[in-house]
Amino acid sequence: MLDQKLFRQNIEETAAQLARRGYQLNTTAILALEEERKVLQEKTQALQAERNSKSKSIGKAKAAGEDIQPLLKEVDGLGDILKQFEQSLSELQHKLSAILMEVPNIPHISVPNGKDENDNQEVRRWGEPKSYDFDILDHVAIGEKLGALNFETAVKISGSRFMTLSGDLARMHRALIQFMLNTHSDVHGYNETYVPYLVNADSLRGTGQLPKFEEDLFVIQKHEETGQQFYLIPTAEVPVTNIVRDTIQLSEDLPLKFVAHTPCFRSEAGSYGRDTRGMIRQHQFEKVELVQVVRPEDSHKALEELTAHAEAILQALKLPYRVMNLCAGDIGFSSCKTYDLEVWLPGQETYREISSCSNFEDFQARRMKARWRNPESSKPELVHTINGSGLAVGRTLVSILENYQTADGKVEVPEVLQSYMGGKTVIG
RNA sequence: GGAGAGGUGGCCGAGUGGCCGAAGGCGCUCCCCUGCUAAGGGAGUAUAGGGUUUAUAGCUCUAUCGAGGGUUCGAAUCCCUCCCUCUCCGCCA
Repeated sequence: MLDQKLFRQNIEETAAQLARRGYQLNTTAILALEEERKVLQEKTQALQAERNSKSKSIGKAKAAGEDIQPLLKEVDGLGDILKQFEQSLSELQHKLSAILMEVPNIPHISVPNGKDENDNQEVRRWGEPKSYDFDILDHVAIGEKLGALNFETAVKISGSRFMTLSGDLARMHRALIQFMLNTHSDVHGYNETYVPYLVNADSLRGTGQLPKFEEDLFVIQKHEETGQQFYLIPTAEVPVTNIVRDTIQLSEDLPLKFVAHTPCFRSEAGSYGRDTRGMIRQHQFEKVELVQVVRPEDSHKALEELTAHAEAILQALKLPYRVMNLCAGDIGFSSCKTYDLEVWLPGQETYREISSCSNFEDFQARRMKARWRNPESSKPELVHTINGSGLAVGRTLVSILENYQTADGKVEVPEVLQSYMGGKTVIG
């Protein structure tokens, strides 16, 4: 959520910055509502002040043993008028906040102009795509050849966009999770965290998935008696970042660095026909997520660091990748700046997203009321939040299958995973 | 599932209809005193929003005592619903 002050003071400037990401701010509608709000709020507050002062004098008169009948007559009817004003004001404020909740974040100055992914800027590359002296397979063919990756069984059990893994492949999948968690907690200083996979709507509003993107989420049917509503998490970002919702952090406790492994559930509504083959786009996948909660002045440095932490995993696995600075038109709703890590997939002869690292600045923090006490002002101020995948496990497995395949249809085990695989150096 | 007790500021904790945005304590900030340390004295110290202001400060108004409704001229306090925490019993991976 953006600061409401921007809408009162710099709405044109704000609209211009939002236009960069292709979002058209309806300034006339907002200005009109703002004007109405101002009048209504002033009037309502004046009435409240009147009621308060008159009620006070009634109290005094009563204590002094005076006749309060004439005073009661004065406030007669005030309550009803006030109630009407309060109601219209609250309706108007809800209308305004509903608009505000759907306005995306403002892109950072360092975010390049552009409309879509074609305008993203390559920042750097690491590693050389290998050349193969045999006909290479994609991960689906390799996995099926190993007899360890099965989509048909998953269709039977659940439906499309699910998979089953077995044997060494299932183990490598788990090994990846262990390796990533260990590296981030032992080497990069993140605090390993276990979180709920079912969350409430407040949490999703906090990180920005709601109200705008409900169709992307799996929703658990509302509990009949309690009316309790749960959503399956689309990313660990939601439960982990919401750890600091409604809190005031001490300056000396910042930055907070969390790492969590969770499954992620996405409806993929609107991506029919995209990546239907293979495990690139699934309804359920595992991810190791990095989240940082930092002082505002540190957030852009923290984004660089966090991105490097995700890159370290790719480097350890010796997987070639490139880093993209997403253009204004391609960054996510809540993001102020995003780096995507794209890993080389020989089977597709292309780089594919395997991690997305974003600085949200105070956008999520404002929605969450996540604050810290700034020693300079001694006031609570909004923190900045950063997160990134470190990494998407399924896609990492895909890239290992494709990059580490051998001429005889087997797959080498990356060196750093071997100790997690009982010393195995090759599977198949 | 049954029975009970609670939810108040950064923290602890008082407050059962009116000068209560909230005593007291802790913590924190500033000042004084003390030649170090320890201790003592004084003052200040919630958040959000509106108005005023070029803006900040200031001033002022409003809201907020788990959340939402209600009663009342007036609610932290009374009533209703919900959420959460704790204790005991039962059940359970």
